[in-house]
Amino acid sequence: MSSQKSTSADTAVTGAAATDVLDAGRAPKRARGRMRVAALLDAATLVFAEKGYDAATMTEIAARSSTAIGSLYRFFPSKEALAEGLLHRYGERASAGLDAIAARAHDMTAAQMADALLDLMMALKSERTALKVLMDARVDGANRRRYLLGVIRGRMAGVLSAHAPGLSADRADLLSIMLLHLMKTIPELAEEAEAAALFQEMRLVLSAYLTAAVAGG
Amino acid sequence: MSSQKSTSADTAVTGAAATDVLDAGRAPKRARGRMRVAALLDAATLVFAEKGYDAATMTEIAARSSTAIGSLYRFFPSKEALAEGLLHRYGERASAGLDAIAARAHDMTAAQMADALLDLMMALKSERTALKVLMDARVDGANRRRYLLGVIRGRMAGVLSAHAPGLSADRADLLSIMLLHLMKTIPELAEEAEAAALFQEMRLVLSAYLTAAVAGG
Amino acid sequence: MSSQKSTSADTAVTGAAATDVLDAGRAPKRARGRMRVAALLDAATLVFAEKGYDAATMTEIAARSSTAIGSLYRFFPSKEALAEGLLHRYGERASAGLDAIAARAHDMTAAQMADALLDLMMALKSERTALKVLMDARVDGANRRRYLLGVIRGRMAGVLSAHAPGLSADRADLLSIMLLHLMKTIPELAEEAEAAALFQEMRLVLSAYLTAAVAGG
Amino acid sequence: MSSQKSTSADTAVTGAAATDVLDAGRAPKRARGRMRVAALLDAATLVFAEKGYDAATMTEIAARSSTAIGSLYRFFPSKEALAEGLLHRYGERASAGLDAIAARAHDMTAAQMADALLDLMMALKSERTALKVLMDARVDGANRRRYLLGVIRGRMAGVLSAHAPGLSADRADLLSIMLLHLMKTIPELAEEAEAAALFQEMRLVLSAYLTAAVAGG
DNA sequence: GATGAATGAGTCTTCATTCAT
DNA sequence: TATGAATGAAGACTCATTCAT
Repeated sequence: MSSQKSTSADTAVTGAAATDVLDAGRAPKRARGRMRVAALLDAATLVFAEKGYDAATMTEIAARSSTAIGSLYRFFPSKEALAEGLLHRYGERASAGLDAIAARAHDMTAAQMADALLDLMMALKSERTALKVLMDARVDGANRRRYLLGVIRGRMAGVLSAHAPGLSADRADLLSIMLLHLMKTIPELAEEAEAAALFQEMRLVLSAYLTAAVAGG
Repeated sequence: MSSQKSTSADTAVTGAAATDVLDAGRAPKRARGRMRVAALLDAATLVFAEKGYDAATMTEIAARSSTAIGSLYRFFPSKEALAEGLLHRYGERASAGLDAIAARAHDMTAAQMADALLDLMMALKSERTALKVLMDARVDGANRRRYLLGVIRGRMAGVLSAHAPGLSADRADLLSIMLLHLMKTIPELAEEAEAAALFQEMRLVLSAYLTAAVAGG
Repeated sequence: MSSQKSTSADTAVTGAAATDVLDAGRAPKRARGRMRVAALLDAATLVFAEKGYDAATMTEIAARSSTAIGSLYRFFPSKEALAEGLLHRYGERASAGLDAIAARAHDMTAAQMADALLDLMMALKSERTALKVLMDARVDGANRRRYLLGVIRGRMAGVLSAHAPGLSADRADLLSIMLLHLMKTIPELAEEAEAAALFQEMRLVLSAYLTAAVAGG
Repeated sequence: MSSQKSTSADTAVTGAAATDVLDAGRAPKRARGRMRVAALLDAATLVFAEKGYDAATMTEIAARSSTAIGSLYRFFPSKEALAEGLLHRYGERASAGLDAIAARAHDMTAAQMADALLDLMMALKSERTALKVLMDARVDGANRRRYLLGVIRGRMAGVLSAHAPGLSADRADLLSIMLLHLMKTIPELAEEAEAAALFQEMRLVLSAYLTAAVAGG
């Protein structure tokens, strides 16, 4: 009883308190839960990237993150849901990366832009491989994936608009789709023997295209 | 008796007749066999493209080509062998297409080149999607796939050399790898809602890159 | 024409002629047929012995005797029938061998008898291995196999009666069953490293048993 | 509280208690697991004996022990592993039986020895039939089977040495091989119509052989 | 009759998912 | 709430047998 009183006092202040207080004892468990989820997603990233979507087994993903299979299913009720979780996390990270570029985009040259995009892709590389696998897996739920794509494309359009304010909205959308398709090949280039030289080429492709497109748009 | 006489007379004339006669009954079987193989490869192309390598089932591929599962296995003794058959056929078709472009390459502008490559990819589109799936599949036999890649890259280098005779061999090789990576995205563009506009963009990407690369090389 | 004449002349003598004449042109085919059957049975003996009943494939048996699979099925309409053919041939050869021993049995000592039986088993060894496989295969048609067993046991009883005329029929039957069971192990002994020594032991087993049994019966 | 006290008292005494408590929840699962394994081996014994190794299906073995096919594969990850499990269990039982005979062997007559061996084979009869099938199966892993044979032959040699201490080691080894070959026929005798009489004969075979061999050795 | 391509039932095995403990 | 044993649908592949040529 007395504990409840003090609780309501706290709540008034913190705002987020309402839920926190109700969960009192559960708070640490939640923290554990979030770590579990992170560990699961990390393991899933590895296993999907190594084996592909179908060949990856829920059992191995659980084992690699030292999680009981039953617990994995508590957090992600299906393999599809796990894939979606991965997609979601990737979407957030990619969005953050693109937003960061957008913030600096106004003052960048096309060549600098190309570099920034290349850097971003390489930073996300390990997750990209898993993502590719998931996007290619022709399973149902593709629509939700399409949603993710939409979000990222929006961010990319933001980058472009910041970079070349003169672009029409439609044109920015189109360019963002095109650029994202081009950027998809970057992790693959990284696996070629001539990776370094190919990066130079990609830099050329991107800046040449950006220059031409911005000028022509 | 008289029939026997005429028979020996015929044989004497044609020379090849002897074997023809012996194969008499086998000829149609072979023709049927070749059609079966083509039907199987077509069905496999569809199913692999739709489901991905692992999710594609031999049973469905057989059913889609109205073939008994046992017959599928007579022609392709394993799923891997079927994939290889597809790869092989694609290799031949792509090589032929690139060779045809090479023959005309000397007199083409960068823009015409871009168009020709786009057209080729679209002509191969249905097979391209399946090919992507097969090349990405994390299965053994990747070496033979690598071989296919080598062949196609060689043809593409031939196209570039014909187009811009001034290119060094190394440079032509590098450009061909880059171009093929870029071209891989074409069938994916075709699936976007804005396909037509994206094709224009790709034309721009390719010709801008070709122009810059040839000039810079 | 002239050949036909001489044929009918021959026929008059042989008694089997009636059918021979009707088959005129088929006669050589028949001979071919008999050779095919022999070749098939030989191949089957090998393959069954090597692989066991289930793992042996009709296709391999056909191939090993250079026979088309369709032809194999003309002679033996099922795998079971082929097994039966083998059993039958074995029965005839084993019967012949036992009859030959029976003819000399009266004047043989127990030790000589043991030797004769050992020799017979070794002479039939290659077929024995296949036979073992067929008798052990727990497939239907076991009844017909039981018939074969009956025949051979009868012959063995004949051998025993000739050897020891004082034996009652029942006792001879029992002893023959026992002896045949013991003899079954001989080909297995031949596969042990100590085959030679084990043969001596088996000689001991057989003659000790024969002596004791004949005396005690 | 009092229960807790008594618990800790118990623990103090048994020593093993600590782990017992930790395993509390797992203990019944393990017990169930062991019963499953036993049921599976029993079913496998039946099915292998009835159908032979190849013709026996994992599905039927699972069904006969009211086990889901997936569970069968949890305990025995392959058909071969299941066979090995059976071999192992047989090896232990046969060894135990032979050791028990060895313990009494010194004071036994040849006839008593024969009886003891007959009794042992009959006790193991149902497993013997399956074992025969497994030992004959032309599959890989034959080496491990050879190991089993070695073990059992060693035990049998122990029996003989205890029975007739005068035997040389080599002679004991040879006799044990011979005796085991003879004993293999016992379960087959049991399937004949005249089983009872044949057992008398086998008794005769064994004791006559033992007497002769021991005297002669 | 001979041939061998075609057929499809049936085998072993895997793995996403559930649920009793 | 966590655990991991249990489940069974589904997939790749084989082979006895048939039948059009």
